[in-house]
Amino acid sequence: MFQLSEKEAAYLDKVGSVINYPKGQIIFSAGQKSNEVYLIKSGLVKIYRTAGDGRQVSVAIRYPGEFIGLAEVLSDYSEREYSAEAMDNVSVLIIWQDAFKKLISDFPDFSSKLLKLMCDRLRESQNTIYDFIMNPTQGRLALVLLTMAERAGHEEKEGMMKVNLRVTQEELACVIGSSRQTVSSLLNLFKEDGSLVYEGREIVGIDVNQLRTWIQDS
Amino acid sequence: MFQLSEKEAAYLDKVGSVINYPKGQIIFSAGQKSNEVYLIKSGLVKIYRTAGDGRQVSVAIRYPGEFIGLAEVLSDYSEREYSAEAMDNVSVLIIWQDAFKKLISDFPDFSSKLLKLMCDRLRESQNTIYDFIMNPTQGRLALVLLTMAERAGHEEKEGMMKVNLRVTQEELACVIGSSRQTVSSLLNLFKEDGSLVYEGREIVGIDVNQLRTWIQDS
DNA sequence: ATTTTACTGTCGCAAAGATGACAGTAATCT
DNA sequence: AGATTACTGTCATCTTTGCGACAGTAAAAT
Repeated sequence: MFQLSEKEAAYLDKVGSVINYPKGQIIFSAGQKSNEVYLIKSGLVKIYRTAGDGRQVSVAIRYPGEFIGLAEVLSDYSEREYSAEAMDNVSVLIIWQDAFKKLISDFPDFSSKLLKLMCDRLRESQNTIYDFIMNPTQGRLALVLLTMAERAGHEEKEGMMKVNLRVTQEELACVIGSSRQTVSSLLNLFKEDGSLVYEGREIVGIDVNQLRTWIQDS
Repeated sequence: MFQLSEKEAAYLDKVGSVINYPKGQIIFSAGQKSNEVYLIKSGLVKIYRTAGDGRQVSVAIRYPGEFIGLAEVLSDYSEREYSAEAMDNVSVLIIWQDAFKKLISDFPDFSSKLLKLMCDRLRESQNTIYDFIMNPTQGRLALVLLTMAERAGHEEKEGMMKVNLRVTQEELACVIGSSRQTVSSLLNLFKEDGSLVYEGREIVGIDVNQLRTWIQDS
């Protein structure tokens, strides 16, 4: 996927500043002016919007190494469309618009890499739509957990991912468009059949193959 | 939204060739090599994938003036991820990869316009996810019809869009992830309350404000 | 260490919507 | 025009899942 070159990374480190957000802190809110982008150093970030009835709806989760707040800056859209919140203790590099645009113009490759990145995200997003239509709740939940395993974990042995996920059932429900209670039962099913390994309230292990059996088709 | 400059349009007309697809014809299929992009001159194009169980799932509908097959070419993804089918009699301009890439390198503005386009599409796609989570079936159906009114119709009087949509209930069901029967009842509700005006099996009028009352929140 | 808070488990009811069946109707074909 | 095909309307039934309620438990705060 997206990979910064050494020079690009060095430039970003130079012009950006590190900020830490504790779990639950809001990084930016929908409606705010968009003058900066962020590069996630560590932690998970939820991209969401709060509906009129107060319900939160997540449209994506971003992982270490990924940019957030990019779309608005690239398309000169002055206001944030979605909010971003730290799901963990999160460390980001904040880069102001001007510095970021300078990066685009100074590093010719970077711009085309960004274009590819947006294509990838579009594809990813379309796949999410596809999954929403094709999979009932358990499939969607399994898919989200699989993505978390892939992007925030590391393989321990064949098919067994070691992760450290303290994510509430409520949060998962917002991502898959379901209810807290349903997520609760499903997670227990997954736990019973060995797809998930818990330690207290933290998911520490994910058996990729086992979990995949809950997904329809594809 | 996306607007070609006169020079760009002229270039595309020169290097591209017009092809007509009758209703129902497949323009490209998932899994095929992706060596070309298309610019829709007229008609609606469904972007979809056929699931293992034979069910079709649409992730987007593209309208006149929009490109299709773009993401794969821009990100050098060699295979089509989704299929494209003419929902109407469709006329497209086909542009081969090389000519398209030449356009990108020869017209400096074009590339940044494409980047913005992909950002817009990402946003649109994320909004679709949001709508899926927030709205029950009737809301999703209303949203799709509204988009069709906006992009494929023209305003007749205040809030009343004149359209010519011959789209089957089955097709709508694939777009909103519902069943043919449910769409049938909903369309009748919409018709009864004046949101839609039919002529035979063709939707010819859409009352935007009335239809919007079916949508949750936002 | 105790209290408080936040999160989880589970149950029962209600609502939404999927599915199968079949009749009815518009559109198309010959 | 008549026949065929493709699409639509509607109903009865069955699943899924949402929601309220409340008890239980882990984690955090004091």
